[in-house]
Amino acid sequence: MTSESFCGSLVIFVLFTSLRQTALMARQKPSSTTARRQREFLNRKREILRAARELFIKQGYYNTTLEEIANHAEFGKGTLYNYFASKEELFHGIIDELTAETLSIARRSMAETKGGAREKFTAYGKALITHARANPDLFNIIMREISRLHSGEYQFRLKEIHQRLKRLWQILAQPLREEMRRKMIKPMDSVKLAALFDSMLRIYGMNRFGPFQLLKPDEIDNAVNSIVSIFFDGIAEGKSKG
Amino acid sequence: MTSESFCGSLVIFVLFTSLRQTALMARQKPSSTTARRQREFLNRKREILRAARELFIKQGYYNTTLEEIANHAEFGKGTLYNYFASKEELFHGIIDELTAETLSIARRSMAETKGGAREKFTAYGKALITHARANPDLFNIIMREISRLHSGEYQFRLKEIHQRLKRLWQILAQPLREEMRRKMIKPMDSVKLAALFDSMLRIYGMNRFGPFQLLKPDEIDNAVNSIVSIFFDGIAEGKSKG
Amino acid sequence: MTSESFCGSLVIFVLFTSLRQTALMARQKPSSTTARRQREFLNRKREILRAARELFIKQGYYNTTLEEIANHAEFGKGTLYNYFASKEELFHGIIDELTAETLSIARRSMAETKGGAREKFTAYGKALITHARANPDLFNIIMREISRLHSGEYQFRLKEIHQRLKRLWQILAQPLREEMRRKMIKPMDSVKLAALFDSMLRIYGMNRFGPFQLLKPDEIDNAVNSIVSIFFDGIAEGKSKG
Amino acid sequence: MTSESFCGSLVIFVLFTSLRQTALMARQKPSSTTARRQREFLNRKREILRAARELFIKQGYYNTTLEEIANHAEFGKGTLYNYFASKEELFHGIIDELTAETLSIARRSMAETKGGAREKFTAYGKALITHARANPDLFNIIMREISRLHSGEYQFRLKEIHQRLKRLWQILAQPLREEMRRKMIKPMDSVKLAALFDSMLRIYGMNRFGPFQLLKPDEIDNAVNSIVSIFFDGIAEGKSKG
DNA sequence: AATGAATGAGTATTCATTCAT
DNA sequence: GATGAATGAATACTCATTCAT
Repeated sequence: MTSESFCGSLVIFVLFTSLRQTALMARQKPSSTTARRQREFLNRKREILRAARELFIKQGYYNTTLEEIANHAEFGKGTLYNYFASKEELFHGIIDELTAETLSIARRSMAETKGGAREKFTAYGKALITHARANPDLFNIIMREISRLHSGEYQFRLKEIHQRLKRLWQILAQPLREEMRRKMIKPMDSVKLAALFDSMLRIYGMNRFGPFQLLKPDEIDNAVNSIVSIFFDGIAEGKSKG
Repeated sequence: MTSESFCGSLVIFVLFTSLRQTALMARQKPSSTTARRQREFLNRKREILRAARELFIKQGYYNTTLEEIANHAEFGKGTLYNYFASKEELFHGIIDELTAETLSIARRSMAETKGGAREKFTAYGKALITHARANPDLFNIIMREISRLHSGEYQFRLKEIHQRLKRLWQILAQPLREEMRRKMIKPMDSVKLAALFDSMLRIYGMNRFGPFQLLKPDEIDNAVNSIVSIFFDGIAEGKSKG
Repeated sequence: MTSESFCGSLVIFVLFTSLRQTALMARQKPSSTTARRQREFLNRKREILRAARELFIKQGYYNTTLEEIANHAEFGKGTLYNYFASKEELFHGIIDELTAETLSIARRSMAETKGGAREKFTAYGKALITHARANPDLFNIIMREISRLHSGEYQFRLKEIHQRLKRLWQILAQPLREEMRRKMIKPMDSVKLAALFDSMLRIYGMNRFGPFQLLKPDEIDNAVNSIVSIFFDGIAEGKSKG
Repeated sequence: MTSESFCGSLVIFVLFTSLRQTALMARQKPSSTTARRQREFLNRKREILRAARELFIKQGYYNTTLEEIANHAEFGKGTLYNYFASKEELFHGIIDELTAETLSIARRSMAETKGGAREKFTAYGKALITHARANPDLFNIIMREISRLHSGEYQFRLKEIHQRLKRLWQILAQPLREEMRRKMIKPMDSVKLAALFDSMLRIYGMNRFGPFQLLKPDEIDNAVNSIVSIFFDGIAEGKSKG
């Protein structure tokens, strides 16, 4: 896996963010009340995002109408357009949120966990799955809809998301790199390894949290432990690695 | 990973099949020309599936109209309805095809490859990725749209797909079980392990084959080798396991 | 009611017939087997009419597809077009049948009933309602669909039907005219009177035989007696009526 | 006609109403401008009903497209759906209107006409026919389409219409009952008699006002006089009627 | 003559977006 | 800023009719 070939782009998978600078917000004229206004603006925007997120997750992008979102957010339909230029933009707003949350989880797990890569990855895994558990179908919705980005006019967004992904993976990669230096981990492309681990978790979370079942906390522990164990040690019984 | 908790349901991921008994075809009365008719019926059905598949893959389910499919298949719009009761059914027809192909790949890889689980899994991985390479965005489309099945009225289909998945994983699980008996692999739930390996491949294939790049054959080899190596041996350098 | 104004056109109501000369049938080339062929042709045509009639009556013109009719008649869809040029023509064929039946009932009732107009009309009424009872929704369907004839391209048919109606009413009018001559009935336009009586019966039959209930034979008797009584004697308490 | 059997259900014929509570309108939140909004809402609804009515009458339900209605009402196609949930509902809205009009005519005729049943019925007849004259094909359309109500899902509407019919007939029946008490009319079921008279008028109006001719006012008078005369006195030459 | 697969014109309905209030 | 009525482009699906076999 030193080869260039490995998963140069687990592109679509993990996303993170930074709040999109809403051109709309920029319209605000500076004044004495600017601060309050801006706060209110952001609050309402957040309210709309929450409503949309809940519905998109439950029903999917195409099966959710702006009217439903407006009702659920307790705003008028037209009001939404003061905060998002289109349904598409609203969706991207959600992606932004979700990816921001993921990024924050990764940062915290790496920073606050004592021990080596194994421990840090375990912490990250538990936090991620727990987060997914509180947002059932979260991964599903991202997977489901994100591919639409591929289509022509949204290429530019894909690139953007790709950048964010790399930021996440780089955060996860650091402990790996550290241990490679110390010869505790085989020398491989650390970012690609991070991406693979992340994907293993996600695919697990995605399937586990369908409309079916919720994991109990100790099940999460077991599952994450299993994944970490395979990732670091493999499934083979054995002394001699090669 | 002896725990019951692990990926009891990488449900949605790998799908396979058995040809759906088309009620439509069943209408044919037996006669001397039945055989030819049936052949033609199936040919046309395949032609429609091919057209739909290409468009769904390129544009997604919701962004592809029946009219486009009809044109692309060089049939009239109404003709489609002689073969599929609805757009939804047409989509399921594609899923059927795809899953049938996957199942066949798995069977062949397990049966025809000399050596142990490591060799068989390597063969399966290369065949699967190569197949995905010939059907760009193949995994994407499945991932993207399959979630829609979760919604109410298609629950029954989910169950069906789940069954098929288990069939696939059981095929992959056999060599693992064999080597567990021989103490070459740690004792774990073999089916769940098979599911995890399959998912690692798929998520890799899915991200790799966006509209972006095609892997060259040797890149496929390297990538699959990496995944197999991690799956069996882990990333950790080393002698001493647990 | 000597006035010209009265119901010069209960046009649409009662219809009768003469078998439409099917241009299609005329195609038959004379030959030694002509007779048999013609018989078979008519048999099949009748079979189709029966099937269509049952379905039109049950579901209405627009809610019945040619495919349903073909299935019900146990013919292929295309075959229907060998007997009727279009769905519209098929419908007219049914109207033809129905009106022929009505005409025949009228003729028989007038000819075979002993006594005066009152008795003859009573007999006609009972026969008509009984016939409707055996063809539930019969009047409904005619009423429901016949109005479509008004629309432009079918004007010519309306005229035709109008002619047939007049023939029916003239048959019913004869006994009335006879009794007018004998001063037993007030001098009025006998044809218009016949039309009014006919309509009273029909509107009764139409409403009575919805999907709801079937009259028992003695109820038919009572109902027809009531209508005849009002028609001849009115509802007012008089001094000396028959 | 004392018999229970008579026209217990001239069900479908005369319809009247009470304004359907439009769920759509109910959405309006109360506010200072509510009143104006409601007025405008009703005006636009009325406008749509007028347009639909004219087209349904001219072309029938199935031959009129929503697009035609929208154009004729000078609204966008989608706007119609803010007022009626479906084409079907739009049709029912028309029925509601028509039946409301009829009920109002009956009430006024009974209340405002001096004299006995004969005079009141004459007034009702003239008003009804005159109304029909201003709405050519009015009866036709009702007759033509109403039968569709029989089909399954609209049973509940039939019942509703049946109730309204009874209300109309009861209004007409009162003068008859009064005169029965005074021995001026034979003792019969007054509601059923009312229904029969109503039907005689309607069937007359229905046929008279096809796309063919319009009655001049004095022809209406003659026609109604004839019907009233037959209904009360019969056609038979009697000795001494009022 | 009988068939039924192919056809595509025709239509009800949805819904993102606009804009007057 | 907030609203929701108006809009019409877009689309799945139907079905009478044709025509090759």
